[in-house]
Amino acid sequence: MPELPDVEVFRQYAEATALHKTIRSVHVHEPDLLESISRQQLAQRLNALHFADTGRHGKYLFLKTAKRWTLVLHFGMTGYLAYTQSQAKVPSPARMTIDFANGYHLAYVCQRKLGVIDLTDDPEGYIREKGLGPDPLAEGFSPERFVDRLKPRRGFLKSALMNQKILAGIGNVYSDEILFQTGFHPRTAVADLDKADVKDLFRVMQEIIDTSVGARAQPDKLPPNYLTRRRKAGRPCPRCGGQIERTQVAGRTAYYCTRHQKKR
DNA sequence: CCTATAGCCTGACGGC
DNA sequence: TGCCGTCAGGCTATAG
Repeated sequence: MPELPDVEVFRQYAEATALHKTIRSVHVHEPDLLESISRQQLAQRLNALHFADTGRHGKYLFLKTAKRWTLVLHFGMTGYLAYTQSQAKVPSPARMTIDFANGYHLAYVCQRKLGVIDLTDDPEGYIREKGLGPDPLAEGFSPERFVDRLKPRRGFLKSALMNQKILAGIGNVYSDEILFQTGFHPRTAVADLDKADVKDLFRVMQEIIDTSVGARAQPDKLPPNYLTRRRKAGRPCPRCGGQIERTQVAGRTAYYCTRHQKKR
């Protein structure tokens, strides 16, 4: 599920619920999700601290304590956060629960166990080690930089948009939305784009991300002419009346309009 | 550099 | 109703 807009909503949620509350205990229920730390060490290092700030890069969420450590969360395909008052309301597939001194709990839920839990003392370094590209919402990201990052690419546009090393945060659904709104076929070759095309992609991408975050990443709250709400083969295109079809691109299912989305 | 494939996990869905 | 295959908004490793 979670792509950049979803994780940004999670970040805002954590910001509004889990900051400045003393951590009383940390329980990892599924140690397989821990990337480079034991559950004991994680619990020990976070114990008695509080989260003081949040951050996000692409699909990674950072919960920063006021001291040395930052909790790193990735949500895989099915992850989310739940801040609850009672233990009974913690969703059952929770893979980690953080108990605060105020009696509340922050649960990290990850049904399919495709996410990651880690601790770092250097979030910037963590991002660098992963080889993540720039975040589309970051200050320094510009149309020119996007052009530079796409220039050496030989493959399909959809694959490039989803490649976290080129650009961090776009997944299957939002890559389809960007292509839909810019009118490019998902198998458009990156090499066939000119600068104006990439700048157009940049502008539309920013707008889609802003709109989606504004809609709290809920598909039914997106504008009616978004593909995301009509992501099914055989449906009419909400923009041109053409037809939505599905295809495979680099192993992923892509939905697109056969009438207004064209290759270059 | 690229693509396709398989694998990691679990639950929902449709067809029989 | 129950079983079974397929599919799902992520990512990695491998082979070609």
